[in-house]
Amino acid sequence: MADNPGQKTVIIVAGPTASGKTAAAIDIALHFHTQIISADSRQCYQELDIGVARPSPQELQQVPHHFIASHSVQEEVTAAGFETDALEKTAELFRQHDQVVIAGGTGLYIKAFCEGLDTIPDIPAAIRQAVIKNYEELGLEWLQQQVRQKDPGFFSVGEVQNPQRMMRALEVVEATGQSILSFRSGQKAKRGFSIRKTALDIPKEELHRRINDRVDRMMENGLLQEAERLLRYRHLNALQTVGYAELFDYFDGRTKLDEAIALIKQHTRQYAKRQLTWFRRDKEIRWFAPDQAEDMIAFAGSKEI
RNA sequence: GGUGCGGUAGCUCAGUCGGUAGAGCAAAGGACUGAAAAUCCUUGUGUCGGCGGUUCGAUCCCGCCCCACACCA
Repeated sequence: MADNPGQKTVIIVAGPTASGKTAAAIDIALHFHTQIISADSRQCYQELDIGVARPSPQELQQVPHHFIASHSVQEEVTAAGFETDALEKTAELFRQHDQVVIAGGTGLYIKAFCEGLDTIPDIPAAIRQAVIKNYEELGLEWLQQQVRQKDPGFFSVGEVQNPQRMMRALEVVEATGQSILSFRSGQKAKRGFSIRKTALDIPKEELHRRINDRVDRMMENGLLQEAERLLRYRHLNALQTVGYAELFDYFDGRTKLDEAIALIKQHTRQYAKRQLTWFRRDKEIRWFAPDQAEDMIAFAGSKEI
């Protein structure tokens, strides 16, 4: 591929939680004198701070971040919305910068940004509410029966035991009269810039140690109080989050505090594992240790494809 | 000291009317196009506390011992 000095580049910084993405992204952004778009489905909520390990005020001051504390937990934030917003912000930043850094642990958001999601019409709120309500009242069997009847094609290939997938398929047929499969193009979106994907990896034992330490620090910094303030939002999707759900159980008297803390650590480890599974599948990703910011910068700035 | 109830997978427990055992959670691996820190899938050989006895055969019955808990002294 020919050298193209005018080429715009998005640098992805992915990796499991607690692997050091924030610091690495800041190093890279400072080097290129640019800004960071967060790809994190929880740090985007202004009400969630300690429990989602939002970058500190000092870190946010070093480099402007976008999509951090930008939404309310009462808003509906989705991967599709992220794709649109992040693409828009990227275009805006490219007016002033040749590089943009996107850092975060939400694999689907990064995929949506890099490859695009197929366009599916918005689902009327009434339809979505009805599907959720019926599922909650009538259960998975009802859901499966509905999908089998209304979208047999998806039913035969989809995850029949996965209520979220079944509900999505149902709401799409109900709203559009078409199978969700009919919207799948199988094509990756073309973007007008190049993308360099990096991710951080550290030995499992060390990652677990960092996770455990970070949870202890969160508790010292007032996670319990933050969770208590958010109790009234516990039903919202934004609060179906490690670190809050366990403390809600504690407030209910269903667990002791030390048990809740142990569960937060355990669930965070499981989450990190799922992130690793997701990112490892992406062969475009180049993996680095957290202290290899120099190498990451060199890779990000290199011109070869 | 006595009585009762237990001792089964890393944890919590179910079960075998005697033919060597299974769930949930954990763990490991995986999937994942509008809830993604979510959701879902796959993987279960463990001296069934120890030693004896009865039996063709005991983890299951009997005896003794050890350990835990509860109650009575």
